[in-house]
Amino acid sequence: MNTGARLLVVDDDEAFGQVLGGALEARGFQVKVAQDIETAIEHVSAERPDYAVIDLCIGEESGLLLSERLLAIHQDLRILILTGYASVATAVAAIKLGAIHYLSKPAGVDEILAVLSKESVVPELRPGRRPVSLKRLEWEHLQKVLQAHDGNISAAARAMDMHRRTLQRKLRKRPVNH
Amino acid sequence: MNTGARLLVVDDDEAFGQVLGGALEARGFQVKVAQDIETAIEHVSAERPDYAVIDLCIGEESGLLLSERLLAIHQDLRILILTGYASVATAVAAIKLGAIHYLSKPAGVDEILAVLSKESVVPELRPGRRPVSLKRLEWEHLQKVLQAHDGNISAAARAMDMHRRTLQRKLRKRPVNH
DNA sequence: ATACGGTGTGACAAATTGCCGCGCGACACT
DNA sequence: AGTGTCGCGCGGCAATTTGTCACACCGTAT
Repeated sequence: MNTGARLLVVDDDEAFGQVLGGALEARGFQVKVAQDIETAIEHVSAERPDYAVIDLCIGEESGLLLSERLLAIHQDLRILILTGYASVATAVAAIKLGAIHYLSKPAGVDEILAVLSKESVVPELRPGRRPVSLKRLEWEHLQKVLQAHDGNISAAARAMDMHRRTLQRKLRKRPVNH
Repeated sequence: MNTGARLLVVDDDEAFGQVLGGALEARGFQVKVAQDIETAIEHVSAERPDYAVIDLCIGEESGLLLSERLLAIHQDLRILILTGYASVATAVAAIKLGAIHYLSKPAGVDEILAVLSKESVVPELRPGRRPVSLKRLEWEHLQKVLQAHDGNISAAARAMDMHRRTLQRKLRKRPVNH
């Protein structure tokens, strides 16, 4: 099916990137793995691949920014955001930006493939209605405010009346998935 | 001033809907509040309002389904999804569907207005707003969950995935008003 | 060049938490 | 009465998380 669809994987974690790239290659994609923004942009400019799986575990902001820049270069690039630091706020931002989907780690290769192969999926989702854990709430709020301040950590920290240092530390932690 | 942009609020919780509706009305919107899907659809068909603020969990049905139907009726309806049970998955689905934004409760009227005004059409409606301090957010959530569990501290603590002891200690503290 | 603001880091004391246990009182069941 | 379960409040202590201060690096605007 995907005989030679070209795909770019962007991941700062070498090991993970290679594994993911290899897995996708095994499924018939022509894969290129980039570990930094410059390489990614160059590759998209020169090769204009069909897909891009972007995974910047650290720095949601740079991931979104990268997506934006890539889309500016190549309108039809189908971007899938993959992150270990998922939040509603960044998910919304990513999709509005034009990404075709947003997955939170850990996501298997199968899941990624499912998304890539489908054109546009809007599954029937029933909103779960369990009270959010406190930590989750905090994480989401952090992300929301951060987004509202264009990713400016200092500004967000001031707005929430907390120390920049503390915000930085909180952002480095992974969101709990309950 | 926005001279009567028309807005539909859909929420099955009467109290919340009224409060939100009232607040938005006070900001110059022409508001209609619907508590069920049929009413919402009828209103959109007949009035073709400019905006819709939809609670994701309306009774049994998913707000996503409703959004889809409303958009089918009125292409240009600007939908804002608002939910107390936010999840990345539903957020992604909502935006892909065509909603202009997705907010998780607790979201103040200010936040909603900020989103609406960003979506142009409604010119600058607010000068000052402040992004809730983290501590306050925490306090309010604590109280809400506690209420939901009839003041049962142990149960609330379990629900929020935190230790009872910690909850007790947090509750002993004053309702920080900054 | 210099100043300024944002960001990343290290270090360390102060505060908060996670987690243990104990005793009390309220109910429900046998 | 005896026994179990559950929720509540408190003490204590180690582990973690803050609040702060300090310093360095980078762009950008002056």
